[in-house]
Amino acid sequence: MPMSNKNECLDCPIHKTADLLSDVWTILIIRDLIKSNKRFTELEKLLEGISTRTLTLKLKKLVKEGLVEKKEASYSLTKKGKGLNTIFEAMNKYGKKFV
Amino acid sequence: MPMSNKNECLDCPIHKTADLLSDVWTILIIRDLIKSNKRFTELEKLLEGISTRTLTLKLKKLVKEGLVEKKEASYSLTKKGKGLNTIFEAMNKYGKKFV
DNA sequence: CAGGATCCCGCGGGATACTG
DNA sequence: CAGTATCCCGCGGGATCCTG
Repeated sequence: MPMSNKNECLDCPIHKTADLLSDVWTILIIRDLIKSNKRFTELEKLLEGISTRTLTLKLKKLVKEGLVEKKEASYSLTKKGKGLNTIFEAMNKYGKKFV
Repeated sequence: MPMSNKNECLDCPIHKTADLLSDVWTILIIRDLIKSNKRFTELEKLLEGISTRTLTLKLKKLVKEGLVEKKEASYSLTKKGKGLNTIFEAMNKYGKKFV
């Protein structure tokens, strides 16, 4: 079944994923949470230069989207968040090879 | 050899890749160029809502970074650009499965 | 420690009009 | 067609101070 480019764009999996990873801070937060759960201040130290305001906002957005969950002041990836693993592995390999 | 989080962050392949894919328009442009070379107006039609200014800027940035090349008014991915394929495949699978 | 509340600024990006 | 040139606005995000 042929699908028009228009429909493909409106309901595109890549588009939807891109919306989740729409900025660099978000990507770096997930990168750090992939390794292990972390607290607010730990993330703040790892992400040099991030403001408390931005970290708060990004974490809230991630929780709202269901990628991250918060348990007793500790942030961790949900299943949906862990599913991003393959993307991050691909990014890691790409960065080493091409950039 | 252990590596500190700081160094890991400063020279992180994921970080460098994230900088290349830093916004949604850029991701969508690459997504469309993966399928085939395209001209300015073709991209403009596919990327509904993009302004000529933004498309121009994004394409120039992509050319400067070496991900895209321009030949006789036709844009295509370079080897470095095609290397992103694995990332986009992962994003595609993720989007279908989780979003 | 883990944020919340304000203030403020730059720039990403749309709209529009023009050109080779 | 394939852009360039302005104008203009919103908001992403830093800095700073405050709170439970």
